Amino acid sequence: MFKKVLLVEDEDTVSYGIRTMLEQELGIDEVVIAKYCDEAYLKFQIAHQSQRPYELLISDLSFIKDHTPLQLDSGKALIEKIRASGHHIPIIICSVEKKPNMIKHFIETHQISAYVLKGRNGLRDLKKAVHSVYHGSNFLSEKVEQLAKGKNTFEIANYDTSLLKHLSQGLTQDQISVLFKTEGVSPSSLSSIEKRLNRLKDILMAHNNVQLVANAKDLGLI
Amino acid sequence: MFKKVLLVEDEDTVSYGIRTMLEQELGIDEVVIAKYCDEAYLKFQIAHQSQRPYELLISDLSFIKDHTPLQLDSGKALIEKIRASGHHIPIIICSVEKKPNMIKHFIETHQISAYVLKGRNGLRDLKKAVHSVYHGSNFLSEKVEQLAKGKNTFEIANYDTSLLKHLSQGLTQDQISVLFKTEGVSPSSLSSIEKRLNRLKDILMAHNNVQLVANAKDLGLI
DNA sequence: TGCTTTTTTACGGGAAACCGTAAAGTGCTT
DNA sequence: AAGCACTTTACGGTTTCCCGTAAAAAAGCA
Repeated sequence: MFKKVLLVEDEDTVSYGIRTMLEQELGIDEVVIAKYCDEAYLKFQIAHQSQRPYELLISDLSFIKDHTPLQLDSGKALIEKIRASGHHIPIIICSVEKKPNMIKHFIETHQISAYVLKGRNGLRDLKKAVHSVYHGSNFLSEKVEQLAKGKNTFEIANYDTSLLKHLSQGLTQDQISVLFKTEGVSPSSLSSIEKRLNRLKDILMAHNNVQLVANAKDLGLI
Repeated sequence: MFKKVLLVEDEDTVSYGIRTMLEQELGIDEVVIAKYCDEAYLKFQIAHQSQRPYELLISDLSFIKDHTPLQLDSGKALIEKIRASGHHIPIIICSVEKKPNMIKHFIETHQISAYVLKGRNGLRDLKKAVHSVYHGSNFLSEKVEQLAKGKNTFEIANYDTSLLKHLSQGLTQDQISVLFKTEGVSPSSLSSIEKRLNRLKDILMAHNNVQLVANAKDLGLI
């Protein structure tokens, strides 16, 4: 089994639970917890240059913002940074995040070894995942597998979320149009914005902009 | 210290962490975990009618929906049900939920003993909270204290939230007007609805209905 | 009761959203 | 280069929202 693991998780209720499981049930010697992504990257780097680098990285995706100023504000940023530095350490993501596009992205472009969905059986799945990864195979939580494969992956691009965000902040479609023009974002015409919003209304089953933004908030898109 | 505690928490990563803390650090003999609110109420009732009822209830607020059909779908529903049955068991809420109105509601109308905000120090706070409650005093996580006392809690009546809910469900102001008329809700005229919405926009600092609903969602009003 | 204050309703005009259609532009293939 | 599919933009008409003003109704009070 792995000897040295880095666990990146902000909530101590969770990290305490995972650490206990890793130590007592999987017999991992050294479980180091980082509550911030910056802290995690630092610990990772230091250990990597030492005699005993980490053998596995388990990371959450979303972190609560507090007063501490940070370079890396999410698990996504952390993983990208690590992969960009050319490290191939196996990575397990453990998150409540179940947006298909997000999951797909990690699997395809960052070669993560496992994606565990936090939920009623998150810890059980994580245990399985660590096992699988140690023996060289990958692991996806049940639901994630459906999500990642399924057609539910609507292409909801950054453009769309930006649109929704601006709407939710009180801008009119007209104002968004001129904003996009000045920012050089395309498409920027009022007509195109309307068209996109109509498509979103279709996908999110909304009858007007108000309901659209409400539904988007419910789904955590914005 | 308490001997028998009921912990209502769906995520096993979290419940495992909390249970370990309660057992090993606080020396609580029996920590029973319920992953569903229905399950929790059942366990509570059965134990209450037996020789050894629970002495403390620790509950999350939001639960992941899955295929299991449920009567009680949230910690709020569970707590209301328990209080409605006339039980005065001390209750500690442990949640990421930090919307001022929500917190105030629990403190004022359900006499909860402590409100612990899940976060980087959630487990530490929970430990303190259990201690405090055992010794007869209440406990609020640092930030919660500010939130609950803060000015953010305006007098927003049921009428207003009903209005906002209907809006967020895609109804036009006109449709809401006729709906209110048929339901006998007053005021029901389009004009009055507009006026109320304007007041809400003022309070929630929104420029239009879209932003209004977005902000209301952020604050947990709907 | 008569008076004031507050709430509810009514109305009108301009802005924005909503909806369909069609033209202009872009990129790709042959 | 021409044809084609697709994206972006343009425009007009209708509905709804937004905002001010004012009348009608209801509620509080001497």
